[in-house]
Amino acid sequence: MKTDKDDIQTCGYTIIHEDVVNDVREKMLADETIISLAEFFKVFGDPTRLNILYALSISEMCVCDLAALLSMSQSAISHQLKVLRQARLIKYRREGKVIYYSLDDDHIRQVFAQGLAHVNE
Amino acid sequence: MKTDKDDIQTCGYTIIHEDVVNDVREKMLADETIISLAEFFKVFGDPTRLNILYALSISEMCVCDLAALLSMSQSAISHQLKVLRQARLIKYRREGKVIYYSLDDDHIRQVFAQGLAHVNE
DNA sequence: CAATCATATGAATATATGTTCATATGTTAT
DNA sequence: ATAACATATGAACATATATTCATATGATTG
Repeated sequence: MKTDKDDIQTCGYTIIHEDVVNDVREKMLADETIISLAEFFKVFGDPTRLNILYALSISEMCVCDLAALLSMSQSAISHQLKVLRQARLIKYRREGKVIYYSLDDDHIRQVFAQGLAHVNE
Repeated sequence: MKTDKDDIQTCGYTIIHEDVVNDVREKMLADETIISLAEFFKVFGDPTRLNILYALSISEMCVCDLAALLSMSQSAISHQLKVLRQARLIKYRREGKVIYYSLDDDHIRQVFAQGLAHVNE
């Protein structure tokens, strides 16, 4: 016959430290928050996007320049710029046919720097 | 006939601002660095791993507790813990059959906090 | 308005990745 | 040793994602 302890098992395994789990459960972040956070970091999790962000942290640039700089197709760059735009990490201004992209705010530089600090340690 | 400017094109499109591109090119990070950085951020780019990291920032926990807390299989948690271990974001200690996981250092909390600040703004 | 240039985008493809399932490993207790 | 438990892991599968290709859009110039 099942005991009370068995009833709180969730994954087919008995919870070993029920008090800890209950305590932590109360403090966990909302699913929505976690998902937003994951999406935010995911944007930084690609070499092409990091290169673009780093380049734009030095100077604003147009799509064609970025493509040349990174030796990639205009289309590939454009697709990634869309991702960065949707994540509100970059902004742009139009000047005739040319569109100049730049970082949305200095906040991005800080995230970048913090990541670099970890990688270089 | 082609001009000199056409020769420096890389992606089939002419570089518009050669001076800017050359300047930025000198300052770009090494490929290796960018790849490490992308891998670092990629680890944060998954809701399950974020939940685990956040839970461990509150208290050390064993695999079974984490599985119960997140209503996920022991296997799924274990696989993700492996990713977090390889990224050196968590450490563990053994006590009999139970293995307790915890954050590797406070640095992780800072990255987490910075991401949260961006998401909540 | 026709041609050209800079950029954007949809579809297709190849690769990466998260979870499940089954099973293995390592530890403890009987 | 054997059983039971906590965790780890390899293979399979389903989904996500980065790039390419072809083409569309929007702006300028002749």
